[in-house]
Amino acid sequence: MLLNISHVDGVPIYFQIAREIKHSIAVGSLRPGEQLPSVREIAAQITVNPNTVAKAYRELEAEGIVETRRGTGTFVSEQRVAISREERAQMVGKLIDRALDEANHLRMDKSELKRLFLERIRAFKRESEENREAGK
Amino acid sequence: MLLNISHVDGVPIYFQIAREIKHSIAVGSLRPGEQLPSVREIAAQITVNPNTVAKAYRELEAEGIVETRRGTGTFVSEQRVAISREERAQMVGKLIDRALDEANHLRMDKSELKRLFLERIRAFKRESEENREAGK
Amino acid sequence: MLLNISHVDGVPIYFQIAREIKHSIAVGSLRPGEQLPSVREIAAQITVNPNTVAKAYRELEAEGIVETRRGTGTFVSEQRVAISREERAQMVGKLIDRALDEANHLRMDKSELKRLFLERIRAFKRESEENREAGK
Amino acid sequence: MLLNISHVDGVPIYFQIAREIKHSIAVGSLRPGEQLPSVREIAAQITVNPNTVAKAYRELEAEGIVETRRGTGTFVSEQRVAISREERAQMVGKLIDRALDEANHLRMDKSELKRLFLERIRAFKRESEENREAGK
DNA sequence: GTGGTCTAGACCACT
DNA sequence: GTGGTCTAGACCACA
Repeated sequence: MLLNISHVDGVPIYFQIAREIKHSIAVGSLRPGEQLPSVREIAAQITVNPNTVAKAYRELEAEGIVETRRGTGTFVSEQRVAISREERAQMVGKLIDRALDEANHLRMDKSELKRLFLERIRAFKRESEENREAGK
Repeated sequence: MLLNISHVDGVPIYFQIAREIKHSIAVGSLRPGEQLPSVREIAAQITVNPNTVAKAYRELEAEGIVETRRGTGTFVSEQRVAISREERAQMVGKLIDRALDEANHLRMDKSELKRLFLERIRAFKRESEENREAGK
Repeated sequence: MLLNISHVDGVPIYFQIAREIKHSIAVGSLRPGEQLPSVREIAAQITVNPNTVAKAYRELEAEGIVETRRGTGTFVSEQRVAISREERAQMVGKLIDRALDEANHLRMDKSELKRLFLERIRAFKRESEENREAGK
Repeated sequence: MLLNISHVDGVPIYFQIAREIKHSIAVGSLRPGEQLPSVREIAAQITVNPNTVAKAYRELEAEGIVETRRGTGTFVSEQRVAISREERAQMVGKLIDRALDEANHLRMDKSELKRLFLERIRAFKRESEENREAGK
């Protein structure tokens, strides 16, 4: 688990931690059932207060992404909440729209946008496969 | 100008206002040179503190998206700042990555994701064209 | 808003605060849309750290019972989440079972138990009506 | 003895164990004088640390509900501590109040609540009688 | 004025 | 060892 945290860009640190962990799960470097590093461990690694890390874990737990067992540790949840196809499309669609707005704002044309999209998907897949092969 | 604002979803109101205005510009319902509604007008319409609207305008001005002319009002900038192709790809790519993470998190498969992406592009174009035809 | 907090009984203070506020809402002394006292106000009243009160508010927000608006305050939610009749019966049933276990454990017979149950319902109603009459 | 334990709902495991055992006694599936399963047996059955089970037994012993005889095992106490009628009413009343708050919060009306209460009493009695007949 | 974030550090509960 | 609670206090963002 390598976390990429910026202390100066305005995005709350606890939020960045949560986002990085979600990404690790999405990409398969953290698997369902697997134990997360302890709060203190991460706090030491990225030199923030343990409370800040704990807050990130609390958020992830509230979203059902991890489960914490007092005295034992924090684990990636086995089950993911079921969600309807429509809701799913709506949530992802909102994020896509945000990218489209930005692309348009920056005068990126349609073909460049499509190329970028396919490239990012490929990068995502590559990352996932590396994790799978590494058995990690 | 219809602004879609939520008072309870945690996203700062000034930020939502700025985002909505950027979207209106991206989609062509606000054109370069056109005057924005006055701070008071918007404040009244969405019942927020005028300071909040003023802050949104300040942000937009700092980004070079609008220009304020003392005693006259606020206008959509004619020119857009040039940005290198790489910077552009990086900024939009980050937003795409966020959508990919969420899609994966929600177990959306690649084909559904692509379909959704193309659909959102089409919706974006449609909205732009309606605004163009309407001469608005 | 009078909060009844014990600093020594092992139940976390933030939890007691949340419980008391839920009770106030249940009983009508806090109405939908109404603003809660500020975090600092409650903190001063019961002499605890503002963070502790903030944590209680965060919990209530996560349960959808209140809504917080940055820079404005915290308000009782207007809408309550819809829940099926069965789920409702299950949740309340669990709490009733807990009372039955305790009653049995303390050798309280069925008639005394029923009397107590009706008495508590009456007390609850009385409290609600007082709040209604007081227009408070 | 079948224990129903959740590792993820925040309620301490030792507490859940103690609660389940109290319920078994209340309902008659564990009788005064009867021997409880050994700490190791339970620990193996629900896969928790034996220390956790031991803590539950310690709690039960402190409440006078079980007795530990060195080298022999743990047994359900023959006698139950006497408690005044008022204390009894207060303890059970508090639990009832909690159920009433929840019922109100979930918009359960008085008649549904009463029906549920009577149903739970009946279920409790049924369980007790089955244990009696089974001579268990 | 409101709530939010973060720190440093103490102490506790649970396994 | 794990995570949870709470404090005192600084500083920030928002309306």
